[in-house]
Amino acid sequence: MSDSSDVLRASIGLAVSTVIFALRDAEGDTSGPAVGTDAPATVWLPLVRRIREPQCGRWALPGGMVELDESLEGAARRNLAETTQLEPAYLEQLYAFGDVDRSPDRRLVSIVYWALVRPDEAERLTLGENVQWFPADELPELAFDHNLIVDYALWRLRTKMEYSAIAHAFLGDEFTLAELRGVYEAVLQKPLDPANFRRQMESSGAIEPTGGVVTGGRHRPPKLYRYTGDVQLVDAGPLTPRISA
Amino acid sequence: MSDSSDVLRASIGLAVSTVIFALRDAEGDTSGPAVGTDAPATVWLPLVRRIREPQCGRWALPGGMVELDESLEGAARRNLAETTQLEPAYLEQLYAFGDVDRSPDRRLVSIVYWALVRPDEAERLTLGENVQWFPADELPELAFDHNLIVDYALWRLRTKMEYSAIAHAFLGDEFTLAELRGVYEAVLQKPLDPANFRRQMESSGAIEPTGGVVTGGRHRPPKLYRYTGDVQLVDAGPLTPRISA
DNA sequence: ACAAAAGTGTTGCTTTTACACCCATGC
DNA sequence: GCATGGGTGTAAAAGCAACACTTTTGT
Repeated sequence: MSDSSDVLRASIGLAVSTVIFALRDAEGDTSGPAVGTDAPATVWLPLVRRIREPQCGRWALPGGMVELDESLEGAARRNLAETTQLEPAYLEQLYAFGDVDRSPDRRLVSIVYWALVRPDEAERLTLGENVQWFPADELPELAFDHNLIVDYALWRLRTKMEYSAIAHAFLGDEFTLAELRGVYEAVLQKPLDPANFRRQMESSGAIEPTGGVVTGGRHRPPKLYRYTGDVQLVDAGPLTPRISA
Repeated sequence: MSDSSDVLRASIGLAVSTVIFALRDAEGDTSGPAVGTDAPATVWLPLVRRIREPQCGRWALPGGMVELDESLEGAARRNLAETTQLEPAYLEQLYAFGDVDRSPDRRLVSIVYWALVRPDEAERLTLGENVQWFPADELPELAFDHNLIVDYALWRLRTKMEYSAIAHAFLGDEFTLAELRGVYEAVLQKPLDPANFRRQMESSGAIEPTGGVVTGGRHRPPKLYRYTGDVQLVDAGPLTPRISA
């Protein structure tokens, strides 16, 4: 037993972690339509408090070790489900972090994923003493190199938002253009011209009208749209990221 | 001994591999100015033949196991130097491949890097029965999932060439605009308008004239340029890739 | 009627693209 | 001179950004 433990310590541990993004209003409420209402939505992420050494007590990204019989993405999904009950609509590999001194205890390499969840999906997260939502750009000091990891994931989210069609991973199957624009504005942190935004989206071929409208607002009823799925070309390499809508 | 071997087999092996790109003319000659001459340059990469099971005899990417006391990038550089004598000007992480069945023997996760080398640097590769250059888009069937990996690396190279300043990693410190354009044409596999290319480069702020010219050609002597290094902003995230020119 | 957001039109500016043309050198 | 690539000019086309204006609902 001590022998096998020594050998294990002499090998490199392989873990996965995931940066999960969701949009919530400034107060942190995901209930109701989180985007498109008055309060401007912002990017939040859930963190878990470490309950053992090292770095016990600090907030950290959800994650865990990779089992022998599961893929890297499979490990990410399993750990996500176990620690946060979340099953994200979008999940993509971010980067492998493996500096020698990034974990004080044993040598650890973490394959980090990043995920987007819809507001209704985000509701599944059972909050508690050790699980909380945090605004993405005002985080406390996290465990290990997790601050750097979140910064990088945020950069990737904002960069990719500008040239690909990942925004719909924050929304339901049907959405108005105002809601879609709200996603872009929340992530990019700047207002967008509604008229120009509409034309860009319509001419991109990424969305199509469903035929339905939303009544009930004290204004003209907006049309509903859905994603066509013709836009994978833009951001997919030979690895074909899975946008399992 | 058999005990520790069993425990090791029960853990996940961590390896690094690297896709190395260089430009060579159609016949595969890197001597002389590989770009800017008559023959259109194309993308080549060096492969090594596996000399042990599994997949013995097949061509594969250079790589090896990660040692306990070295970083991932350090492991990539060490393996590169050991198996190919190459010290690339540009080296960046590509992706972590970790499917359960990607290696028939033991469970193996490979952190793959991609690298760019200059023609003169590429000369250092000592060719032999088990080390050869191959044109990037007509490869034989490689070991493991290495065909998929090369395809992805090629896609990243071509994508990144369009919005960042990595082209100079294929060139020396000083270069003419025709040579630089030759790099773009070789990688993107399409001719570019010399006049417009010049203006785009000059207005980008990425290059500046050295003052020197190249005499000897049977035409007007072209000016020499160098990279300014002001363009890291474009492609760097919080991870600050090292373009150690 | 009025407020509010949906949706359309128009204009000016910047960027891209295509291609004509002049410049400097070796032979 | 003439061939060859280096380098400049220019104009049409396309894309982008700003903003005025019309439409349709709830109250």
